[in-house]
Amino acid sequence: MHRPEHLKNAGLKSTLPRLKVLDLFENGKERHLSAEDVYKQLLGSGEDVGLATVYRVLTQFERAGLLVRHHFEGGKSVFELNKGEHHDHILCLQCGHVEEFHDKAIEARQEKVAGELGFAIRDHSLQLYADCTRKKCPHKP
Amino acid sequence: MHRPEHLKNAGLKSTLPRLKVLDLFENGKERHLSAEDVYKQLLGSGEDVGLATVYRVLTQFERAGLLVRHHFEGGKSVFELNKGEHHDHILCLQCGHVEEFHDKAIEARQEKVAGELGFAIRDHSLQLYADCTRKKCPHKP
DNA sequence: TTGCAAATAAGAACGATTATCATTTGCATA
DNA sequence: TATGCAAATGATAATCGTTCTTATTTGCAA
Ligand SMILES: [Mn+2]
Ligand SMILES: [Mn+2]
Ligand SMILES: [Zn+2]
Ligand SMILES: [Zn+2]
Repeated sequence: MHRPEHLKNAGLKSTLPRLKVLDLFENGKERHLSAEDVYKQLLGSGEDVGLATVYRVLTQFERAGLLVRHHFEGGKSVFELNKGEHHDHILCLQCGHVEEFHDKAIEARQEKVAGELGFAIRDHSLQLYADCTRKKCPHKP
Repeated sequence: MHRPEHLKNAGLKSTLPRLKVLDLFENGKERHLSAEDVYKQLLGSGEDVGLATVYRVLTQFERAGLLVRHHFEGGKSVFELNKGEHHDHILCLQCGHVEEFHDKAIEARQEKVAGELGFAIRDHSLQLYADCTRKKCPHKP
């Protein structure tokens, strides 16, 4: 999917740490990763990156539009590949599972409400914290 | 409005720092305050409280249901008096002004979306980051 | 190849928050 | 009203996620 050229196009040198981080997001198991997640996974696969580099690269990728940053509860930033289209999240309070959704009606109402109050929305953040009932949930009720 | 009895009812001793903090939320200018806001305002009015106490009291009030905590962008928790009814927020990116709103349609759609995905919502967080056009905005375009 | 700006790794520094602990205080009881 | 003591406080250390600093390394254009 992504290749060294993509970094170039984003105005970023194609360096080993950057390629490794990008690869994690493209080919890794989980879609939503914190800086610590990325750092530990890289260490785990024998890669030798510094934590500071991980933070720097994540921020650069965000600025370049390759990644999107979220502020879920828990105090740490979470990143994911930028799919181009906006979506919101449901987070399972038991197992941590993250589900994505997009609801046109919600998005439209947000615009309406803001407009009526004299605001022009630039960005928004919506998270639903919930209990899931999916089969694989390790905390199934 | 609130009195020492309210603290008692919440299982909290009526102490000076607690009364001062509560008073700030009830009679202060601003409705949404961070721990630092509370601390500085108390210092400013000659009260001698420790920052650690402010943090402790805010958390206790939250647990007791007197305050509600929000995680707006910016990294610090923001608290407000618990009005009993849920609402969401619009935050002006220029002047920091915070507006409250409640939209039944949005709330209903959230339930619907979650239900269809096999989730039962326990809590949610919605913030609109926007540019405001109110008269008093010090950064009016 | 070489040169050099850009990127890195390690660790210090940072801001928000929590933990520790000796001292003080609210308040129930005598 | 005086006393006892658990609970609360305030100073400060510690923690956690993140950013900054700086000496060293690296990508890459010439
Ligand atoms: Mn997502
Ligand atoms: Mn509010
Ligand atoms: Zn949305
Ligand atoms: Zn809501």
